Amino acid sequence: MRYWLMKSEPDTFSISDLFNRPLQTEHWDGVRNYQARNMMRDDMKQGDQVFFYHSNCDVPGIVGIMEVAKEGYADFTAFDPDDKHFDPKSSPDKPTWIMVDVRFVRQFSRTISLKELKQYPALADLALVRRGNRLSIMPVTAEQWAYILALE
DNA sequence: GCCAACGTTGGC
DNA sequence: GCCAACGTTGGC
Repeated sequence: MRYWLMKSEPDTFSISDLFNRPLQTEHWDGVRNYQARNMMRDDMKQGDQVFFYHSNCDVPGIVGIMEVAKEGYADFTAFDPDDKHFDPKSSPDKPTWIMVDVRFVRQFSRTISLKELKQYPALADLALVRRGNRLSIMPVTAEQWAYILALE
């Protein structure tokens, strides 16, 4: 099993929104970055554990855990001309963009902030804390995962 | 709201 | 295939 971190702006979709979805499950649509797409398409497997990260907000940080509920399939929002993430180059026959379904696992008792995560030498290699990182989906090693869990 | 970092686009 | 221009991300 692998570990991941996925970012979302809480104004758009927060961990509470995920909690309140039917079956506490939602598709992770709108990713329009090839590196992130490839990870969802090739590497994310059912049952993989994922940190839910709130970005672009008062206290950016990890707020809880979800799991992969359904492996990569076509991101249908790319087919909808009225959707913010519409991409005319993507078609149902040959979808450019891929998404997975995620299911709520639990919310942390506190936000483990980016500021805090940056303080620990053990997490220096975490893509999230590396300079200029803008990937919205990134792998987390088993060691990093355990270390972060212990911070809660 | 600013701006650094970085990905993408398109002219050549 | 290079690279300047442009758009987006996301912390601050």
